[in-house]
Amino acid sequence: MAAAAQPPSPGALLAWYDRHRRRLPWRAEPGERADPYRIWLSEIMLQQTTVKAAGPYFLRFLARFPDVRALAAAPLDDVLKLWAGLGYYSRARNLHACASAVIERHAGRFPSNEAALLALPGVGPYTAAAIAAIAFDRPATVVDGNVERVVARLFAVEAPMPGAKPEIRSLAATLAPPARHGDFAQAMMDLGATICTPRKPACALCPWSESCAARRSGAPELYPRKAAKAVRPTRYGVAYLVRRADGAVLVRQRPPKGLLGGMTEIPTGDWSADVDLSVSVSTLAADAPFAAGWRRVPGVATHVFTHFALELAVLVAELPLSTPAPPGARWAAADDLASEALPTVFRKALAHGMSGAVTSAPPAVRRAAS
DNA sequence: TACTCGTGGTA
DNA sequence: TTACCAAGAGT
Repeated sequence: MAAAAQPPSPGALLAWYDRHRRRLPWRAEPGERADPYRIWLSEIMLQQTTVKAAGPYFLRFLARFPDVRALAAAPLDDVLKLWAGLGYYSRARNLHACASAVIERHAGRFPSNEAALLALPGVGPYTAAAIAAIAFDRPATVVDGNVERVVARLFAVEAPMPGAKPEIRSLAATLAPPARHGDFAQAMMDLGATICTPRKPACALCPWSESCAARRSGAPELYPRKAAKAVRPTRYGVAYLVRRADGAVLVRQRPPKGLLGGMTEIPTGDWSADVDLSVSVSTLAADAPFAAGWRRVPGVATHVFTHFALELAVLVAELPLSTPAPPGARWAAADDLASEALPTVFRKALAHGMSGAVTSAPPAVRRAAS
């Protein structure tokens, strides 16, 4: 009969954190007081987003909007432009709405209790707990993907995700220390990000290795258990790239909500599994927003979203300098394209349309997708 | 509850 | 190349 495993001690994790904590742009140094604005801004950016990807955006936002008042006072479009490329654009809209709410409801200071935080736009259970713990050192059960993985392994939770979330959350709550709530939350996430990683966890370096049921099982990477994934369908569409003689490009504003809501777009037709891109240019051009001398750039621009893949044929047309923009559209100057609130999928379509040779006939050889 | 909602990095 | 993955929220 093996000896009973040691229970995981919060102190052991905190001691590990004191030696191995990551230094991040939004994080206070030991002894410093955390800035709730920076913590909030970073937490929104880090939702489903890697530290590496969010870092440059965080620094740009902080330089442009030093505090919540500056952010609230800015036009939404400025926020969307600065967010372009980071994805999940409802975060940017909610970020702006949340800044205004903090000004109006809380006199410009972030609330410290979880319930009030949870009531703010874009702040869900995880983010409310994270801000309460990290920015205000309040006791809160902070459960993100890292914590779920650490806890699922620590206790060898057999129930598959996402159904196991309630069980994992209650197990996580049992680990809480009597103090240093913010450090503990960050320690859990640092452990998950650097030691208890999804693929090859570095159990030899883990302060909780002697307490970990998944490690004892011999295959810690099998936790958390996961249900089978759904297949990702492909949709097809046509992008209509209109270039004026001076290089300006015709763009539109997307509807305020939904996919890429509020962002700038290159005009396209419907995105559907039923669109056939192998038909003639004239057929594809029949659905164009207006008549023009359309030519097709060989190949397609491809992009993968969370729940579907997209292939866009790109038709290009050149119009005289004097051409007015059609209703609902505007000309974006060539020099301004980089700073437009243009999501990556449209930047790809743009690049595809600008790069490839154009033809009025179907391509003889299928080019590699750009 | 289950689906919607981006992007870039990695093995 | 494909598939998975990353400090989730809103509906």
